Amino acid sequence: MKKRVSITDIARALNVTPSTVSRALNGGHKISEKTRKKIIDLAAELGYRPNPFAKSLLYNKTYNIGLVIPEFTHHFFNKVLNGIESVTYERGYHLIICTSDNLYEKEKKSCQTLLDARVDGMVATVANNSQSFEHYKDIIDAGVPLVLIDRICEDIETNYVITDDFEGARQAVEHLISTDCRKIIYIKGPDSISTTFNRYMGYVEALKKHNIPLNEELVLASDDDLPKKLRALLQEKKVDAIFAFSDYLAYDALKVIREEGLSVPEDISVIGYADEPIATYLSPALSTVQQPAFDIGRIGASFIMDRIDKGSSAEQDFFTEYLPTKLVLRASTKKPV
Amino acid sequence: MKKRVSITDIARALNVTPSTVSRALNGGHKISEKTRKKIIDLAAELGYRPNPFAKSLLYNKTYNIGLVIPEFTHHFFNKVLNGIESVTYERGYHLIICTSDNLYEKEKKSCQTLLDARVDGMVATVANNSQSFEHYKDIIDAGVPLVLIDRICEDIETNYVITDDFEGARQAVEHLISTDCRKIIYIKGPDSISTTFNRYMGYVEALKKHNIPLNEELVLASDDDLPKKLRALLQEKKVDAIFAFSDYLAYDALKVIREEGLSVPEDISVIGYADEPIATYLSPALSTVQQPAFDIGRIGASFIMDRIDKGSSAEQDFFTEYLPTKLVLRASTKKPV
DNA sequence: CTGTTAGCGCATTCAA
DNA sequence: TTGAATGCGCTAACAG
Repeated sequence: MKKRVSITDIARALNVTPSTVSRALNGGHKISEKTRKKIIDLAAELGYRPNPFAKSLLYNKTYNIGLVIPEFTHHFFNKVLNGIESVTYERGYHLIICTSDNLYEKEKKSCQTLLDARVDGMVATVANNSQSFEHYKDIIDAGVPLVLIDRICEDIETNYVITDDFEGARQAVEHLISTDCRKIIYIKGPDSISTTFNRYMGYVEALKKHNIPLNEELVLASDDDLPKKLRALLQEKKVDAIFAFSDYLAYDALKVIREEGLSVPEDISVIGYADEPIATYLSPALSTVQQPAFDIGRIGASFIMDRIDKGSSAEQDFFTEYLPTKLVLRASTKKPV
Repeated sequence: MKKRVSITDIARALNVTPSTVSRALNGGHKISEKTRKKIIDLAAELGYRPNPFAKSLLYNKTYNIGLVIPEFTHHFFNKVLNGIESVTYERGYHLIICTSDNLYEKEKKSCQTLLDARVDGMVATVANNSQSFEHYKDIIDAGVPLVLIDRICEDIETNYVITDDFEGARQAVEHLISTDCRKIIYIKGPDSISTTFNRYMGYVEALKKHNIPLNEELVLASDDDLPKKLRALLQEKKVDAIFAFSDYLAYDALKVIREEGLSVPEDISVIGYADEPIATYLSPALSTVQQPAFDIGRIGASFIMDRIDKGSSAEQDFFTEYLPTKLVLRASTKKPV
């Protein structure tokens, strides 16, 4: 087992002082070529690696970025993570991960943990059912740069990187309309997050634009009653398309449709959301709204590191970056007329 | 923006020395109730949080665990991550993540990064195409506890937590045999990783046990030629079942089978591996070998933390823990006769 | 019971 | 060009 060698070890071995070694290693020019070389060589030979705590202690900087993310069962968040990791890796930052499991208590504790760990910055997605946001305000109060991704939270004034859910939904529904669908169901997501609302607004907007009256009966919650309600609507022939908050909900709808002996897309068109891997593998393959998940992560993390590197520039304008979605058409929707 | 308060700040405010504050805060008993209370109260009021670098510097301990993982596109690794995070969180360790993208260079650099960051321990899965393993040996040499998960690497002597691929494959193939299949294809995974080999051995064993001669023609590599070769075998009626290294490969097979106008499971039975989310969503739903991914992560990380907490106990026996798999039968296989 | 001293590893003064 | 001294925040050993 190799002992870890410090600057002092090198100094002792070479009969110089630690400060000389430090200078040699840090490229300062106030040192003779001869001793510099001696030091560099020995450092390399002994495999010297600076102790990060010592530096952190000195500079109050860790090169750690904290990440609080709800879960990893949705592929979406994996791609976000991927995007984050790709840039933190490049720029020499480390990524410390906490998952909130969409639980308020765990989210709160994760924020505290990351704060205690003195991360230089944080990337987070607020949990589904968090109602209080003091823990995020603590982060901002502590002067730690924070960027929230995917979901907007009105109560937290900071930077956001999100996808344009409104536009994504609007385009999806408009596409359904362009294929002659008029009786379009929207299956909602969890009530507490902004994406649910924004996609709903996109749905409403598309209908409005084409003078289709909004029928609240066609807006379904994604609870246990969903199959029953959906079945009823199908039987009453009140439906010719379904726009779902997620690909998984779209699948649930697909199942009911199949059980009712109806065909997709001939009788009912279906569009999901997120382009999860399952969308490709379903039969029929699911049309869906693709989100730039990787970019969300990449941009969010880059932003944080920029802000860290340049030092939080006094009066900061908080902005929200909207990333465009892309409608991916597969076999669950009809071709436009 | 709140200033971070140190032990010295508290000491000054209360006209005591930093050591007294330290003692009060750390529950030492050599202190009067009165000053203790004074200190604790002020610390709470000011929101004092110990500086972790100072402690790390002192104790050479970070409470950081490093994770090197190939990728997150397979759900398997997400569940592993989930398992790891669930226990590190509980025990107050932080998780620093690096992905190798299955690239040797990136894997190597990630190991170095984690070593430089002075993590207390490491969990890793070796990349697909790493041929040299010095970077892992460096970790062991540095005295950092290391556990490798999912894949065995003969060249690295350390602890392993893996699933019993041999048994998983054997059971799957035996099940196919029990449903009267005899001409069973095995679609291989990447050549360089242990799981590919072990599943192959399980396949071989199952055939042997039932006196079915091994036909090398039925062992296919998962390269670009796969569809073509598979198609040929199907057309020659040389196949009645397929056991695939992954659910994704099983899907590829399913597609070819469908294109050939054959039915699953009537004409051909198919079993995948890993129980990825898509398995449930395919039509027909895919029978597969479920791996205890969450447990792999949980057990691997727990082991590392145990070893850290108790201090690496001198002469360590390196063991390999095999976790059992579970055959999940869905609609892509026939019922046993 | 509390204060003093010292040191973890490093970089940055200020002196020589 | 190099050395000595100092301090980042904390704790442990030793005095008192």
